[in-house]
Amino acid sequence: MNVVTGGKLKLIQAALRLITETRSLTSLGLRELAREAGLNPNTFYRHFKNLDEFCLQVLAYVAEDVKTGVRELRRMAASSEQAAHDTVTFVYRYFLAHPAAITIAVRELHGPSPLMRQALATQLEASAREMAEDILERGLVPGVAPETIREISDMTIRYILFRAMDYLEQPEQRARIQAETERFINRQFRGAMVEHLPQSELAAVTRPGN
Amino acid sequence: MNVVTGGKLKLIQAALRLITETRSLTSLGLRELAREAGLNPNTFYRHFKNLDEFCLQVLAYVAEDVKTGVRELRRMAASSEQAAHDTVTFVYRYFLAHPAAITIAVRELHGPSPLMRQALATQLEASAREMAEDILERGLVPGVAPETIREISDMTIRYILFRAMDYLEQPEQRARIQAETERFINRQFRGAMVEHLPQSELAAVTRPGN
DNA sequence: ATGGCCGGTAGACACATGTATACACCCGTG
DNA sequence: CACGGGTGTATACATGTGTCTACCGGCCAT
Repeated sequence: MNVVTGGKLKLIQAALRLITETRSLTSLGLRELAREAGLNPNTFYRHFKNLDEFCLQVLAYVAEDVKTGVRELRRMAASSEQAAHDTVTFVYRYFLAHPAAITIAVRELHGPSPLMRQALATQLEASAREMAEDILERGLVPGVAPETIREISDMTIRYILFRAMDYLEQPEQRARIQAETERFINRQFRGAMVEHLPQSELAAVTRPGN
Repeated sequence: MNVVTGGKLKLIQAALRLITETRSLTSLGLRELAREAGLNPNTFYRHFKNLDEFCLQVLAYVAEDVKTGVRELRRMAASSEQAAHDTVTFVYRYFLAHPAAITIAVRELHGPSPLMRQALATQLEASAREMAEDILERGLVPGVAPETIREISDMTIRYILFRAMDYLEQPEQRARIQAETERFINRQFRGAMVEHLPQSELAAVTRPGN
């Protein structure tokens, strides 16, 4: 267990605080961090070689946080019908309690630093794999190929990521965002179930009303 | 027609050049831009009040570019069966020729500047509305409510945005990314068509093989 | 021809930044 | 006790930045 303490922790937490304002991780400065942490600028060098290494460590720190969330989520079994709803509810509540995590993820996933992008892509891939595994084990979406489930999981993770950002920033829209997210997920999986049907046959099962 | 020339154009094009490297629009500096444009730093002030205004103007500049692309796209009628394929092919080819546009969009849509985010959200909303209109007019997805089409269009625009980034950066993966994009779009719309069916009925229409 | 404006330049200012070196303190080990 | 490593501090330097004021040439309309 790599527990972080002292000045190192102070600096990381300073970064998390600054990021929830309008900043991105890679744009933070060494002196800025030290100021926010109430430390001397040079203390930074006691703990990190340079800003790149710092960013990676902050990422690792929040990733650790998120992993415990995912573990909780997997323990929470849901019925097939309600799986999307319960999962989305849980995830958004979780991010509400850990705002810095998604802010970092969203900002850096497509940000200017290749280093961060690569590190985050790895994290997301792991999460997508885990999600796909879970869906397959619980047989939530019968008759769909595992690769397809994997593909949809990947997309869903990304979708949730940036919708979670909206969710944080627009408190009055939260119900709507959550509903849209659930619809998005259901559409993806339902779409996959009827993917191979020709357009004509598909139209037949669609009710005229609505 | 608000045609841009001279030093102003030089500065904007300098920004587009710098962005295709590993930079984001809002992180560019005034002197950096002038250097890249081969101008005196102070010339910047002849054309822009400050960096914020500059960013907005660059955004407007590329948005103009993209709009002409969308107009071309709408003139290109496609059959219902092939609509997704042809559209995606066109869009990715287009972005390949205008790499700065998507780079800016992707970086700033979730970037640290609220100003940019808001401006981009407006642009994307307009594009989504246009796409939904087009789909409705051509009756490509029968039996789905207009709001739903609107919602899916919005999501699709965003999806294409960041997949286009991957598309640019990973030349060897382009075929795969394009195929995934098409599957994504089809799944969304097909999912919407069977959205109201209960799980049991849905399972009935799904063939057991594959 | 002249006066004003537009675009571009030059120099200087106050400040912030990353980095390097050197110093001070605490605390556990020998 | 001494000492050495980990942690935090002070000072300093070179460089980069946004912004200000002043200057200069061309161009157009009066």
